[in-house]
Amino acid sequence: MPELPEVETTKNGLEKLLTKKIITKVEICNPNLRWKIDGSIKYNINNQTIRSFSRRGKYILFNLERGHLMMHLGMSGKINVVNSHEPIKKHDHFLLYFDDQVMRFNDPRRFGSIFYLDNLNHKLLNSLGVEPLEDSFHKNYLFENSRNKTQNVKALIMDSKVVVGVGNIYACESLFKTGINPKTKANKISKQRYIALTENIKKVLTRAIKAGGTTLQDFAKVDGKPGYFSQELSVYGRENEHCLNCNGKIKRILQNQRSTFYCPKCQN
DNA sequence: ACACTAACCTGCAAGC
DNA sequence: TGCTTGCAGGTTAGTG
Repeated sequence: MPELPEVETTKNGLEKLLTKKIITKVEICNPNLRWKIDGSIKYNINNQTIRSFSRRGKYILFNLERGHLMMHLGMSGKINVVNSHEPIKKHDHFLLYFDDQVMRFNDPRRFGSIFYLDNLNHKLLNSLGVEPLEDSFHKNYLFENSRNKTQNVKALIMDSKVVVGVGNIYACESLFKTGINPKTKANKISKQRYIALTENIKKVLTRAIKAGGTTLQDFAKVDGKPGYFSQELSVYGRENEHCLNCNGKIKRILQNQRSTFYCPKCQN
């Protein structure tokens, strides 16, 4: 479900509601996520104040007085903050209690993950590439990092070791905006086109964050309301519909076991 | 070092 | 009304 804009939206919501709050109780309903939640997490975070929130790639970081709580939403994860008396829902796996509120981590497919970290030197974080909205994702970055790559360009921009946060939706959308065919080999694309692609990735992600993310089936912000970027999608999920640019047919193909949506006429 | 696959899960919609 | 199939926002470990 969540790509960078959805994670950013979630993080911003948590920031508003839970900064400076004290964790008074931790409840693990089902520890079996992508990786099993370590039971010692309770001991490590209970009674701690949340100093701040941050994001690295698609990981949300709860920065505590001592250490960090790190969460990934996987494909279907979402976080809700509600009053303590609200009944628990199906797939609520991890609950953090505060004064009068509860934060609930809900994830039907359980591809998400939750860790406690003493410090940020963790292999899952260390292997991440640059942040797409920071200056480190500069105009020549993709060109420089693609010269020896024979994989397709879509796989390149979705590779979190290269650049984080670009998932299936926004990869399709940025390639459409740039007029690049997703099947093109990464090392066959010119510097100029990569400069344009980089700009479009930044633009698409920024727009999506402003819209509160993309709600397809079940993404919701911390307050339970949907994001509105789905109204702005040009190709994703629009197989056989008309291209907004040339009126041709949008095609769906499979690349690396993921659906790719593109316009064969506009993207060459 | 790189490229590609399988695997981890549940839920939903479409087709028969 | 089922049953089966395919697909869904991610990412790692393993293989060649």
